[in-house]
Amino acid sequence: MPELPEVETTRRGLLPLVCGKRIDRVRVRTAKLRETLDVPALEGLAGRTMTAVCRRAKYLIVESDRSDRALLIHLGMSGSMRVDGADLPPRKHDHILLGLDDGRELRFHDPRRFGHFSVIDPHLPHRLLDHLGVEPLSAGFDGDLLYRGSRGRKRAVKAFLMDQETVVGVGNIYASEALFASGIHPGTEAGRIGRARYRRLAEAVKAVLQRAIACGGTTLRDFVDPRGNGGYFRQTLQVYGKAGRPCPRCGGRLERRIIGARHSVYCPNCQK
DNA sequence: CTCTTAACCTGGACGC
DNA sequence: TGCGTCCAGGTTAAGA
Repeated sequence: MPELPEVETTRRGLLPLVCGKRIDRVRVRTAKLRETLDVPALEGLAGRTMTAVCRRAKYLIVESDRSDRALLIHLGMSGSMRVDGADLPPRKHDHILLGLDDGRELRFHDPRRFGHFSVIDPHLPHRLLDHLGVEPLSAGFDGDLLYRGSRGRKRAVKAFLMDQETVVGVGNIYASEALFASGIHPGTEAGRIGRARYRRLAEAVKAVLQRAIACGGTTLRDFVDPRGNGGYFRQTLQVYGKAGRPCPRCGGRLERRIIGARHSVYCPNCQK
């Protein structure tokens, strides 16, 4: 599920539910995520009050009243965060429960267990964060950044867009949508695309991410916000998941191909 | 270095 | 109803 708009939706949902709340109890029901959890470190969060919820790329960072201890969370493919009443029994795949001082629980739910959940010092460099590129909704992101970052690159532009090294937050759904909106074929060699087209692509990335955030993200299966609601951007998708159906612009047949190890849907007529 | 591929997991959809 | 197969929003380690 979770690309930037879903992570941002989660961040905004968590903000009023956890800020100022103290963590009273920590319960780890499943320690085996993609990376095994450091249970003692997580239990050490008991007594901390959460002070802020930030986002970097597709990561959430929950800061606490001890400035050297924050939660670093990634939702992987199927993760979500919810705040439920502690009396409500946890569901299958609710792997981590943080009991709050208001009688509720912050729950990390992740059927496929590709997510990440750890305690970090947010002031220190971190191996999961230090290679990340520019935030797409920041002033530092534009077509020139994509143009410069892609010189000499032979890989497909879609793989380049999704690799998190130049720009972050764009995954398979929004890469497909932004490339369609800017008329660029996802398989085009990244280094052979000119400035003008990268400017269009950067504008399309910003627009699609902003519209998706406004809709609360895209729910395909697992994603819900911290109150348990799905996002409704799915209804707005132009090409993702629509192979074989007519192109919304020219009416031709949308094609599907594996590009950069991921399925890509595009219009062979509108995207060159 | 750059790029591609396999692997990590579960569950839902589909075909027989 | 059941079973096998394929597929999925991400990331990274290993190999070419």
